[in-house]
Amino acid sequence: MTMELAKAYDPKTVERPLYEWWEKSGYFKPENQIYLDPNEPPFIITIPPPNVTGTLHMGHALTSAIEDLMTRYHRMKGARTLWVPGTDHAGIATQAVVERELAKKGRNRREMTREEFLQEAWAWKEYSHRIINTQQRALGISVDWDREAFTMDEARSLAVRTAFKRLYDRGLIYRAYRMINWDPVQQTSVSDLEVETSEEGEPGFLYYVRYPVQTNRWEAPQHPWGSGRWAEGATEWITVATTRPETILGDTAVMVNPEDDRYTRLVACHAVLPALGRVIPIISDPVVDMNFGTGAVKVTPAHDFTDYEVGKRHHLPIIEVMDEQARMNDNAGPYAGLDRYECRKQLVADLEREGLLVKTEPYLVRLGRGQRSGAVVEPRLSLQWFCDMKRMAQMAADAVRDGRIRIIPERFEKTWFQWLDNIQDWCLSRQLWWGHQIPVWYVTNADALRAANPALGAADLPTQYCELSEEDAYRAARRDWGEAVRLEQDPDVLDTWFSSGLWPFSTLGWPQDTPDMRAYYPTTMLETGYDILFFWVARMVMLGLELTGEVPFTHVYLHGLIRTADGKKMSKSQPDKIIDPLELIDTYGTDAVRFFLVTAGSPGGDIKMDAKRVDGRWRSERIEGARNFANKLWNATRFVLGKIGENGALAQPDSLTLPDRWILARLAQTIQDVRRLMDHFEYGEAGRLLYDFIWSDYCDWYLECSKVQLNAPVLVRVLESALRLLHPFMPYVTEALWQKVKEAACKALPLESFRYLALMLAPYPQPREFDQPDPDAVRAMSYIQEAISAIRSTRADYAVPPGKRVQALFSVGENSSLFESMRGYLSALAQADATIAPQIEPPSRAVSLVIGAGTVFLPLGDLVDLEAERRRLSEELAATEAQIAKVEALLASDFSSRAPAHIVEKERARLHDLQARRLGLQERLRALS
RNA sequence: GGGCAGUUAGCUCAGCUGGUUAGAGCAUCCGUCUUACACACGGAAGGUCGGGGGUUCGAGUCCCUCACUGCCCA
Repeated sequence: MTMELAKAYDPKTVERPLYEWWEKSGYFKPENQIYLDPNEPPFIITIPPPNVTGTLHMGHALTSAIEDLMTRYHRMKGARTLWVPGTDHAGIATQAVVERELAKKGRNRREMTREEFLQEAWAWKEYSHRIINTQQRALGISVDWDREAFTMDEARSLAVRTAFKRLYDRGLIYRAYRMINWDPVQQTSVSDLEVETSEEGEPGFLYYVRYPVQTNRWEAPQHPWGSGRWAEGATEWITVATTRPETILGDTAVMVNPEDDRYTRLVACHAVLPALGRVIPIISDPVVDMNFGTGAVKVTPAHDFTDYEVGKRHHLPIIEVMDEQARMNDNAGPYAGLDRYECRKQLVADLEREGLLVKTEPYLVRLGRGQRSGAVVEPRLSLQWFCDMKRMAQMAADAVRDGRIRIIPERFEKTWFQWLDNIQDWCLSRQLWWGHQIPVWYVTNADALRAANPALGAADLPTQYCELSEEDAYRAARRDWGEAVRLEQDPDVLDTWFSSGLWPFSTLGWPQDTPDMRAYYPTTMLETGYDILFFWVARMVMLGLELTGEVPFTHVYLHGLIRTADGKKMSKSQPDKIIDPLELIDTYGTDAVRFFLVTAGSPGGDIKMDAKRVDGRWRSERIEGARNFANKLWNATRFVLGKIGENGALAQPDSLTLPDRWILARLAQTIQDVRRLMDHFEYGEAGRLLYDFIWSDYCDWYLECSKVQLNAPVLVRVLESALRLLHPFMPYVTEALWQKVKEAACKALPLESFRYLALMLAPYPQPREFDQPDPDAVRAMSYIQEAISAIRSTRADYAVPPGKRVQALFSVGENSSLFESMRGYLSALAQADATIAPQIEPPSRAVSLVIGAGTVFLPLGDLVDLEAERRRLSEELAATEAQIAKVEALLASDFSSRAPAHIVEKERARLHDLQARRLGLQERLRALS
């Protein structure tokens, strides 16, 4: 006898032991799959490695739910299936977290050595990694843990150095002095993608400042800055508008549009820069927007991207006025040493005193902020490593264009091309400590060596070596420079996305020629949020094509973002609005959370969490619904188990009953639909379909029918199939229940799938496991359902007490035998004692239910208000006649000739039904009047 | 400025290649502890699918346009 199941499903007692069993048994490993279908191509997927910055959030839970769904589905379909897990060192983000942790203890990275800091960072990594692993296991992901990777472990480090070197040797990586985005808080370069500009701008001011123009009468200030008389005597002025007055100190020109008549006479004159007295030219260039401000703008080549380009075009001097912390440097004259905003304040005050501030007006300033630090980013000139992306971008675009990579949903292709077609070189170097140190070594004693050896001096020897290791670098350098050469490695690290860009192949062992690389590359699926399409997906494709010569994966599935109840992006939201998936799992169970996440929306669509805090806990009505579904399944199984006899005996009638045939047909249809939807990546739709099948068809109807006439083999088979169908969506509860069902029923019912030790290894249901679609059964059953529903509805309308039986006279013509065979069901499900005949003379006081071509009379005696009954029937008749008129008009129109035959046929049949219905209603009304 | 989504019942969202009777969950209302489930059961009410125009025998579904919301890129 099977063990008793608890009255309600309690995920806590089920989940952890199951996961441990799966994992310990090696069921997540591709090598251990038993059921394999030679026609199924392998399914390989690498996890988007979570950052070791802390813990997982709802976005990760969504990722896990979808990827595990895909993985389990393909595994059950018999595809060789590998899902590789891992984590990402997340350079800048993790370093920021570690620095924040240090600050709590009153420590600062700058007082530590690099080694000491790295030790702290590794400790943090271990801590975070452990939490993440626990969370992932709780989520139930079926990854092969033996293949777990970390972007900074040894194998991945080798991959990074190798990739860098190959690109370097191909001339795609170079070092240059360029204007880049600089985060003055983290004091590192950041890439374009890591700068976020607020759409509407941030409140600030537009400052109108006038610069005196040199004339014959006034050439230079006669009084010191700050005296209030600095510009005394000047007669000509040019007024510029700026949101960043502190950069005035770095101006090397004033610029107007050549078409601008207001300034024509001033072009080629010189202005005198406030505060510093520097004489700067007034130039003209068509880039100037005549409608902005005064039409005259200042040019600061050292601190602005467009001004830098202007400066190059016009050969202007480049004067930096800020240091790496965005403090004013010595070039800022009297303002040297001030923070940029402090400088702004003082300079504006001084401009005002000197009468140079024309006006200030409120202005929304579009500021770029560092994604991680939130600091206002400064355009800054510095020496950085760059990667030339042109060719790779072209290859990546082509791969999607010619279908080697498919992006789902398709609409993201447009974004893909748009970005790749406008690709900029990628700034690879970061002034951080946590990350992959750039594998380039510089010769530090070149001058001394040249001095000591004139032969060396004459030769044009390299002073930098890109190699896989320091030994290699020394070996190469010594060949050129001799034994005395001294090398120093570039202190910078690589952008973290450089290592994640290698992920699909570095995890399989690249650059080594490993068995995994041979067996599993290219991978099948890359599943992630659409917000990192450029950051990550595009870079993997580019680097994959460049380094391995193949696309790294053939499919990209992009899911939406998790949003808070007010529609904000959860990852960017207030900490108190961020939901810990483990807390929800604790409340509702993993299956519920996962089912919710997968069925909540449509592919690529965002998911708004309906979660509210109640008594300090997150509550979600929608997850509650999914939890209820798991419980429904649990209890349905309890019912089924109760119908299995002591020795696994399965009671059954001599032949299939109508409900049996119906549920088998519905199951076959559901299997077909679910598989089709899953194969088209419509996971939400597939999940909802299963929900309806299990809850409505199986539980509400078939189980109830089983109480009338039991067919235990069918009851068990349909449940067993439903569990297999649902397993990728709700792995825990389905596995737990399947084990019970198998244990109880396997002796009497030797199902093929029962040969497998675990549900997760069993074959996904095939339509051919069941009889062909049985349209007659479906039609007959829905007729019966309609009759039962109509009777129930009438009972409720007339407030017949639920326990009280009613008489029901079925005047159903040729369907008499059908109803006769269903007498028992009518009795149980409608609480009705049926009298069935082809033609029945209705009693005087009865409610008439016209169903299809038949009529059901409920002689409710005094309960029946004949007047109301007449009214109801008249209304129904009117509605029916209106529909008939519509269909008749339709059939009389071009529709008949132009619409496909089967559609026309459908309408004809419908008209036929409506006419029968009209006849029934008319007869009843006549009888009543 | 360019691009992409969204606008469907009170709320949250489905609705695949156009087929005429638009679905679900929650909430609401009525009734039930019916021997698997009150995390439940039975029943009811509720929308003409943002506005306008067009294509079509037929449009929530395709096209154009407008409005609003959100996102991405510059």
